[in-house]
This record gives sequence, C-alpha cells and structure tokens, in this order.
Amino acid sequence: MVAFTSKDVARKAGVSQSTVSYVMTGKRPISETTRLRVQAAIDELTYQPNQGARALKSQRTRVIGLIVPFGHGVDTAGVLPFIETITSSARAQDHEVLLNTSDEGSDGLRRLAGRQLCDAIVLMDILGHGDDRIPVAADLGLPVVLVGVPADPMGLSCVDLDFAAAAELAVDELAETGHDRLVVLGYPAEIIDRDVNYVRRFLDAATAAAARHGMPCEVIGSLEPHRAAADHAAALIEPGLVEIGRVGVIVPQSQIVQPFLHALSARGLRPGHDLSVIGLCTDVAAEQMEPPVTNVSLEPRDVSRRAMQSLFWLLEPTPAGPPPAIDLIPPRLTRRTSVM
Amino acid sequence: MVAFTSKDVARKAGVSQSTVSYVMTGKRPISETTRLRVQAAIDELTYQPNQGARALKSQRTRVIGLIVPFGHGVDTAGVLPFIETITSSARAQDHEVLLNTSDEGSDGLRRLAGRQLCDAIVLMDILGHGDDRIPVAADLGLPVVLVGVPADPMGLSCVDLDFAAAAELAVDELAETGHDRLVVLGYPAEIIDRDVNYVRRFLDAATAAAARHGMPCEVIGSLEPHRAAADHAAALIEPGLVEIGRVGVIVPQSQIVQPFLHALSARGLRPGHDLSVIGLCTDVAAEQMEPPVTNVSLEPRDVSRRAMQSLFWLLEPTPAGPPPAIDLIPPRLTRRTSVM
DNA sequence: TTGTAAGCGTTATCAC
DNA sequence: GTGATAACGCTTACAA
Repeated sequence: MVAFTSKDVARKAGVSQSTVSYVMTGKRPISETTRLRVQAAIDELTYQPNQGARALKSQRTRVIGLIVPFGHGVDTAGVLPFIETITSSARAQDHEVLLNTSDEGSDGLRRLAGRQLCDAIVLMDILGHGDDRIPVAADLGLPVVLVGVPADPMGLSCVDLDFAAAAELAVDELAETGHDRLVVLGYPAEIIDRDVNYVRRFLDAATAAAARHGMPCEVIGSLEPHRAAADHAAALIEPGLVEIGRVGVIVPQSQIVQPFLHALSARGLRPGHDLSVIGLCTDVAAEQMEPPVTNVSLEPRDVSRRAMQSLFWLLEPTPAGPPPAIDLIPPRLTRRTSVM
Repeated sequence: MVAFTSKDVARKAGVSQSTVSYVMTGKRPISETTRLRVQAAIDELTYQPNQGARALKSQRTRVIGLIVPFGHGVDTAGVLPFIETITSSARAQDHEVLLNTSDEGSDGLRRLAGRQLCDAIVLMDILGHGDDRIPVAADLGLPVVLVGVPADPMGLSCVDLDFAAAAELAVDELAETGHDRLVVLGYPAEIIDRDVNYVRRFLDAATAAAARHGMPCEVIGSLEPHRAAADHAAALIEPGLVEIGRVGVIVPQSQIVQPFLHALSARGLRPGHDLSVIGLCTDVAAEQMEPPVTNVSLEPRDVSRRAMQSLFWLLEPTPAGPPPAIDLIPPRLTRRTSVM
C-alpha cells in the first residue's frame, strides 16, 4: 500500500511534475493529448495529492475546526444535528472538519491556529459573559464564527436562533388559541449565573409578548433540569386555576419538558385538554414525547448552515457583501397535541 | 498575526534550526544553557510547529479519522458519547480527530487514506453483511478499528458491546426477580434486512438464556421504531396474562422504550408494579424516562475507549501484545423502577 | 554539544 | 504548451 506521488504520475505519463499539478488544478491550459495521458496515469495509480504538502505550499489547510460542548454537564442533547450539518456543509465545499471539545478552553483555539491545523473555526456553546475564549478567538487571525451571541462578540460573526422571536412565537400561539393565563418555567440558577445570553433574550421577549396580548404572565424561577423540579413546577399549577381559565405553559428547557408533562398527568391535568404546553426543543425530542408536544424548534440545521455560509464568506469574500454580524435564525413552531 | 517558524526561533535564540527542533522533540541532548535560550525564544514568539510540515517530513499526521453514522435514518441517539470519548482519547495521546460521515461510503475512506489526511481510522455503524467499506478499509494500509462486528471483519479489529451478554444480563435479572414469562420486542424489518449483526446476537442469546431458566419466551417480531408499533406491542400483553404470572418484557430498541412504557400505562398496566420492563439503551435516556427504566447500557464510553486502545496499539505496537481481534465489552445493568 | 544540508510532496515562477 | 526549479516548514542523517 504505497502512496503514489505526483512524481510517479509524471514519470508514468512522461511529463514533468508541474504538468501533473496543472492538470489537477486546471490553473493553466494543457493540450488535450497530454491532459488525457496524465489523467490516465492518475487513474491507473489512483493518485491523490498529499494534503499536508499541499497545505504547506498553499498555506491553506482546507480544514474547518469545530469546537463542540462536551462533558461538563452542558445540555448536549441537540448538538448532533449541529455537528452533522456543519460536517456536510464543509464537505460540500471540499473542506474537512477537525473536531475539538470545549473543555480545552482557549488553549485549544491557540493550538488549532498556532499549529495551522485549520483555516477557520466554528465555536459552539458560547456563554453570554466571561467566556475567555472570545478575546482569544478574536485575536487568532483566523475567521471564527460563534454559534451563540455573547454580550460582546468582539467583532466575530455570530449565528444563533432568534430566541426573542421564539418566545413571541410561543406566546402568540397561546394567545391565538384563546389562552388567558401564561406560565413560563424558568431556568436553573447555574445557567443564569453563567449568564447564558439566550435565557435573558427568551424570558424578556416572553414577558413583553404576554404584556402585548394583555395576558398575565408568571415566570416560575430557578428550575433545575431534574424530575423533582418539573414535579415542583407542576404542583404550582393549581387545578383551580385551570378550571377558571385557559392556562398555557411554556417550557424553555428541553430536558424537563417530558418530566413536566408526566407530572401534570400524574396530577390529573391532561396536556392538550386541561391546559396547554409548548416546549423549546428539537423536533425529534418533541415528536417522541408523551404526548407529542407542540414545540418551537432550535433549528440546528438552519443555524449551522448559516454559520458555515458566514465562515466560507470570510474565507473567500464575494461581491455579494458580508453576512450579518449577528445572524438570528427565525424559529419554527410545530403544532402537535399539547395545545388545546 | 504572522505565524512564526522554527527559523524565527533559531534566529532569535542565535542557534541553528535543527537545535530548535531538537529542543522541541528532545531527540538529542542539548546543553542546559542553549535549551533555556531556545525555550525563551519559543515562549516569546509563542512558537508552535506547523503540523502540515511536520506531517510531510515525518509521514505521521497525528490525526485519527472518525466515521460516524449520520443521516439515512440510523439510530443516532447514542452516538454523541462515542464521539466524545474518541475525541478525548485521541487528545490524550496528542492526536487530532477528523470527522467524516458514513454517507460518503468507501470513497470517504479512500480519500482519508489517499490524501494522507490521517494515520488511522475508526469506523462506526458497521453492518453485519454487505458493507462495501470493509474490504476497502482492510486494503487501506492504515490501522482501522471497527465499532461493531461484521460477519467477516477481514482481519480488522472490532470492538462492540457484548450483545449476547447484554441479553443474558437482562434475562437473568428477570429470572432472579421471580418472573416466569418473558417477552422480547423484536426489531423492525428494515434492520433485520440490513442484517445488523447485533440484532441476531441479542435475540439468540435472549432465547437461549430464557430456555436455560426454563422460562417461556415470546419474541414479538418486526417492530418499527414508532409509537404505533409500541402501542401494538403493548396491546399484545394481555392483562389476563399479567394476572396469572409475573411477566418481564425486554425492549432492545431504545427508541420505543418510552412509547412502550406509556402505552402500557395507558392500558392500566403499571411498569414496575404489574409487570417489568428492561430496556437496552443509554443511561441518560433510561434516567429521563417515565418511569425511570431499568436498563442494560450500551457502554459507549467503554467501547470507544477500548477502540482507541486498539487503534493506538496498532499505531505503536508494544510488547504487551495485541488487543483481541474481536473485543466484546461487558454490559452493565442499572436497576431503576421498572422491574418489580 | 551543535551546525549544515537534504528532502518530504506540492505549487508556482521563471524560462523556453 | 511544457519543463526545470525554488520555495513552503520541518526533521534527521552526517559533519564538525
């Protein structure tokens, strides 16, 4: 299993090495006869150019670095479609994807850039404040796209779901279906401490939208993503309340949507009949729940696709103009059985 | 943001380029004074070696290619911990991970090897028969480890959960807790057609173990991973049957565990009280179900860790001797609330 | 203990 | 239209 080089191809085709290169890249005109001879040699030897050498010469690795959130207890549920879409977008542009985990912190970024392992970086799992990777990323001299919106992007492109629009979508749906009372399950203390930006964006927009509709809106605060917290929240929905009004509950934490639905059922409150529930979660998750829950999707595929569009624009700017610095993807609501 | 080279370091430290190299690799003794001078220059310039150049010279990329199953409707639920563990194992050995999806088929393998993008490959999502990537992989001239066991591994190392032991573990648990009647929910036609090897391994071992315990064992066949199928299966569990005996159900398809549990409840059969259910699924999934289900885990972390051990042994054989050609990882059963 | 220099496989600038 | 040839940044004999 020896790997052939362009030298072998050149010898076999009776041409110079540079001609082989030009046949591969098409960067200068080649007579049809030699082109065919070279191509035959390439095919016969199943020659493929050595990427390391190519990168060394051209200063372009054709590799995208992808930093994904792993370990440290982060909500890792919906991360797979992001990875999948980013990989296939990269491959569609004939680029490779180098996977790194966020637990290496800013050192990982420095390694990726310093050792010239990639031409550009996609950074997932962005915190609102105090993410020390942002200044490092901004100073890398490489195109970097953030999936998420930090308080100060420091000039980096950001792509994320439009969480404000997501909240409005959910509230509007409940308003239009005649609900007159809104409950939003809040986030755990840890998340709010870390100041994940989208939390604020979502909650603020939800209360504003409720006010616009003249609906009373209660935020049940500080819910850990555990069964017990979901149970606790369900206990706060008084059956009496449900009898006098049409109550809609928005659950922005995907991990507790299912436990919450179950806790309601266990208390004799049937989602979709006695009250309504809208979850903020992936479509597959929503589909598999009991009952299948009306959801606002995180649109991982759209978000990643746009992130990669921004990235490739930064790698090769076109006259079409730059992508938006902060690119917020419109959410989508899918009706299932949990809204009455 | 210029990238410094070892030449810059050499100039700054007043030594030759090779001395810089030897300081970095430690492959020959360096006097303490020059070592310090060189190190100071390295630190000052934050020099990092260009990986492309290194790979070109040393013929070692220090990259592991990872092929993961995406798209084409495969059960993609438990794949994240595999990726995570493989990535951190690679990093622990100072290797990078290049991510590719299985939808590129054998061409993807040829590209990874032919362009010398990596030193070795981990191939997930192995089919029992007719996977045309196996012969290609076997002929690549690179170490390749399969996660999964094809009918003919063609000399490649395989690592997988011991599905036979998993089935036995589940059956033994039900036998020991006094069950006298066993039901196993079977696999969908599509999966059996594709002949995913572990299906057969699991079902055969389950029936054998049941026979050993003298328990009647019924396999409900051809269940698609949909709610309707789960409902259908639940309907086959006659309440009369439950009254006269202690029934244990094994659900090897993780996607239908939750729907099946719910379908039972809806029929008034409480898992953990009226009958028992054991699922074959990840621990996180089992933990989040309603009710939390006793499960046999797929042990993605153990499997990937062992896969990487095999891989690194193939890259640098040690006197310790080779890893097993077919490395089956022992499963683990976690008791929750679904077994009475 | 350190330096010189060749070469890894590619691309691109000169020449012809 | 095509062929030499000089880099790209690194490692590693071979010298000194």
